[in-house]
Amino acid sequence: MTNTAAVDKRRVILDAAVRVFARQGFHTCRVSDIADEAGVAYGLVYHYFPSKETILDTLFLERWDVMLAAIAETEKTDLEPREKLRAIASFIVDSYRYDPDLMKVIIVEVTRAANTFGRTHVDKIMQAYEGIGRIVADAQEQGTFRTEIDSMLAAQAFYGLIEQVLTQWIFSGLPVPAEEFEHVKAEVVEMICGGLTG
Amino acid sequence: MTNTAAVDKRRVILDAAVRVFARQGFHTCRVSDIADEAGVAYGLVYHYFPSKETILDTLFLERWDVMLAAIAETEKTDLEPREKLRAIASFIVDSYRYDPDLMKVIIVEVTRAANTFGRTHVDKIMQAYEGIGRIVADAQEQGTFRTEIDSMLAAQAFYGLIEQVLTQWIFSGLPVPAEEFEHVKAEVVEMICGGLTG
Amino acid sequence: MTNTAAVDKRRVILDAAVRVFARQGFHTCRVSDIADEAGVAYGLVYHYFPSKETILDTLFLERWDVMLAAIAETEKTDLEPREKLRAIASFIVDSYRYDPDLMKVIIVEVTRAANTFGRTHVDKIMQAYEGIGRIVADAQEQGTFRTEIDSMLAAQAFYGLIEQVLTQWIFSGLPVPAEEFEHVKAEVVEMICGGLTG
Amino acid sequence: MTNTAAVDKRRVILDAAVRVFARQGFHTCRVSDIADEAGVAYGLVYHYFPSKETILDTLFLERWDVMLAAIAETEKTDLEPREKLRAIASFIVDSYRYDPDLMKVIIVEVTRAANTFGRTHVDKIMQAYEGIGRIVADAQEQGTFRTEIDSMLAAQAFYGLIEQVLTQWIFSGLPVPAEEFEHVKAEVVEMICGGLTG
DNA sequence: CATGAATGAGACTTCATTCAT
DNA sequence: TATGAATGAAGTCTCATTCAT
Repeated sequence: MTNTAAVDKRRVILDAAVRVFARQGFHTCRVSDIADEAGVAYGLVYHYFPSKETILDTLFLERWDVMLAAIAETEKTDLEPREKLRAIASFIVDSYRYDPDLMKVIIVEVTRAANTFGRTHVDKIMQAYEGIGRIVADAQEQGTFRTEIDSMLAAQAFYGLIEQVLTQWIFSGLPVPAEEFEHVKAEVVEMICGGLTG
Repeated sequence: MTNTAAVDKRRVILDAAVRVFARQGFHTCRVSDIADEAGVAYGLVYHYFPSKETILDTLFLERWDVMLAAIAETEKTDLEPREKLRAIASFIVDSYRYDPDLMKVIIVEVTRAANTFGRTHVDKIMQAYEGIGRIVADAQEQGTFRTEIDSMLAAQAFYGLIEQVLTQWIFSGLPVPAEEFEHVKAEVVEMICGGLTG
Repeated sequence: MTNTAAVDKRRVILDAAVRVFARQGFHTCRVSDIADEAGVAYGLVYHYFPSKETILDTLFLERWDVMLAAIAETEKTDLEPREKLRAIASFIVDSYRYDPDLMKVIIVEVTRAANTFGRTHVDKIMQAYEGIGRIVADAQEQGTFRTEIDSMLAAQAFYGLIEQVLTQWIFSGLPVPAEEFEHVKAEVVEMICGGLTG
Repeated sequence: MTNTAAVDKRRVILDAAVRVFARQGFHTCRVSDIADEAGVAYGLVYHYFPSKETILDTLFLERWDVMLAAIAETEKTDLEPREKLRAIASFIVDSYRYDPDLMKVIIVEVTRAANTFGRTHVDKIMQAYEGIGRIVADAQEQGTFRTEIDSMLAAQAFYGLIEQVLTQWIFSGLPVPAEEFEHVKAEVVEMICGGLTG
C-alpha cells in the first residue's frame, strides 16, 4: 500500500543533513540537529542510517557518482579536448550553482578533509582525477595537447583549480553573481590550456 | 635565572606536537599524547599554551610567516617572473622535503581544513595568494605574462597545484625519491606558465 | 474464525524466543531478533506479548509449573524417600536432555539471575525447594533420613547441586554423552543421601 | 610528597561502587551514581578505571584472590579433611558476615551471573572448585572420604550449597542472627560429609 | 491479525581544561 | 617551573515500545 505521495523520510533526512552540515559543519553539529531540521524523531535517523558518518558518506557518494558519470560521458563524446575540459568545468561549477550547500559539504567535509573522510574516499576521489587525466592523455596522443606535461599532473591542476575557486566562494559567504559562473568556466579552461604565457 | 643550557621545554612541546599531529591528526590526538611524546607532565603543556588549538596555531604561524617572508623576498628580486615562481615552488617543495611532518600538519590541519583552522587563518592564507598574485600581475604589466588570465586565479592555480602534489605525497605514505622533488618543481612551473597547449 | 490448521503464531514466537535467549542472552538480544527468528513482523510480538520481559516470564512459568507438578506428583507416591529424590533428579536432568535451550534460558536468565528475574520469581522458585524439603521432612519423620540436617537446607543442597551440574554442561558448550545423564542422576542422589563419609 | 593521611580516591570509588552495586545492581546503576556515592566528580571514575565493567572486575578479583589464597592455605594444613572443609565454609560465611554488600555483589553480579561476568571469570571461579576438589580427592586417597563420589562433584555440592545459603540471606534482606552464622557453618559441613542418611 | 515505520529517553565514555601542591 | 589528580559538559548510539495503516 505504498503511497506515492507520501514523503520519503530517508530523503527528508538526507536533505536536512545537507543544510545542517553546510551551516554548522559535520563535527560541530549533533544528530539531534539533523533530526530537528528534518522534523523527525531522533531515533528515525538511526532507523535509516547506522551512524552520522554514513549520512555524509551517502551524500558524498550520491553526488560523486553523478560527477564520475558526467566525466565518463564527456570522455565518450567527439568534442575537442578543450571542449571536454570545458564541459567538466561547467558540470562542476553548475553543481555548485544549483546546490551550493551540497557542494560545500562535499568539498569542505570530504574532498578537502584529508584526515577524515577524504582518507576514506580517496579512491573515489582519485577516479575523478583519472578520468580527467585520460582526457588529457588522449589529447596528447592526438597531438592536441603537448606531451611535456604529465597527464595526471594536469588533471590535478585542473580539478584543483576549480576546487580552489569553489572554496573561495564558499568562504566568502556571498552569493556569486550569475555572470561569474560562466566567466570562471571559461577562465579555468583558458588557464589550464593556455597557461600564463599561452 | 634562565639556564641557557636547559632545554627549552616550550620548543620540546611544539616539536612533539608536530609528530603527534602528523601521526594521529589534530582532532584525534589528546593533549596527554603530546605531553607523553614530549616527555613532560600533562599540566606543563598548559603552562606554555593556553589551549590545544593554540599549539597548532603557533606551529602554523611560525612556518607560514617564514613562507610569506620568502615570497616577499622573491618579489623584490630582479628574477624573471618565471624564475620567481620557480623560486617559490622550490621553497614550498623543499619545506616538505626537509620537514614533511610539519608540512603535513599545516596542509592537512590548516590550509585544507576549510571548516576549522582554515577558516581561522583564511586571511593569512590569502596573503600567500596575494603575494603570488602580485608577481603574476607585475609580469602582466611588464608584458611577460599575458593579461587574459586574472592574476589571483593564476595564483590559486599555482599554489593549489603545489598543494595537490604535496597532498598526494602525504597520502601515499611513501618516501619521495630525491629526483622527484626537482622534477616536480620544474613541471609545476611549466604547467602554470606554458599550459597544456603551450 | 480461528483456522485450526494455521500455525499458532504465539507459540512460534515463544519457541523462537527460547532459541534467541539461549544463543544471545535475554539482555543482549533485541525484540527484533526474536521476530526475525520467528519469521514474523516486529509488531506482531507486541500483539501477543505486552513486553519482552513477559516472554521470558511465560517461558519460565510454563516450564516451572510442569516441574512443580512433577514434584507434587512424586510427593504423593509410595516410593522410598531416596527414590523420590531420584525421580526428581531424573525429571530435571531429562528436562535438560530433551530441551537444553529452554533449560539453559531458565537457569541462566531466571533461577540464577538473582538481581533480575530471579528476584521476581523467587516465590515460585522457593516452591520447588519447599516440595523437596517436604519430601526430606517426611522421610525424617518416618526415620529414613536422620534429623540432624534441616530439611530446607537439604533441599537447597539437592536442587543446588543439580543446577550446578547443569550449569557446567551449559557453559561447556559440548554435547553431553548419553550415559552421563544417567550417571549424574545416580551420583547426585548418592552424594546428597550418603554424603562424603556415608 | 605523598600524604599518607590523604584519602585514596581509587579506594573510595571502589568502596562506593560496592554499596551502589549492592543497592541498585550493576546494570541498573549509572556511573554517576557511583561518583555521587563516592563524592567525586564523574570523570574521576574514568581517571582510575577504564570502564564500569572494570570496577566490578576489580572488586571480584580482589576478593576472589583472597578466597583462593585461603583455600590454598587450608590445603597445606594438617587438619582433618572435614576440618578443612569447615575452615573454608567458615571463611566464606565470615566474608559475608563482615562485608555482606561485597559478597552480595560478587555472588549476584559475578558468580551467579552466568551470561555476563560469570562467563568472563569462569576460570577464576573454577579454581575455587578445583581447590576444594583437591581437598576431597586427598581425603579419598587417605581413606577418610569414600571414593564413590567424584571429587569435583563433591566440590560443586559443597560450594554450591554455601552459595545457595548466602543467596537466601541476600534475598531475604533481613539481618542474619549472629548464631545463625556458626550454625550454618556446622550444618553445611555435616550435610556434605554425612549426607542425609549419614 | 499483521506490518514496520516512528518515537525518545537513557547511559556510557571522552577529553579539554583547571587547580592544588 | 612542574606535576598529575580532579572536574564536568557534551554527544553518539541503542532499543523497548507505540501507532498508523
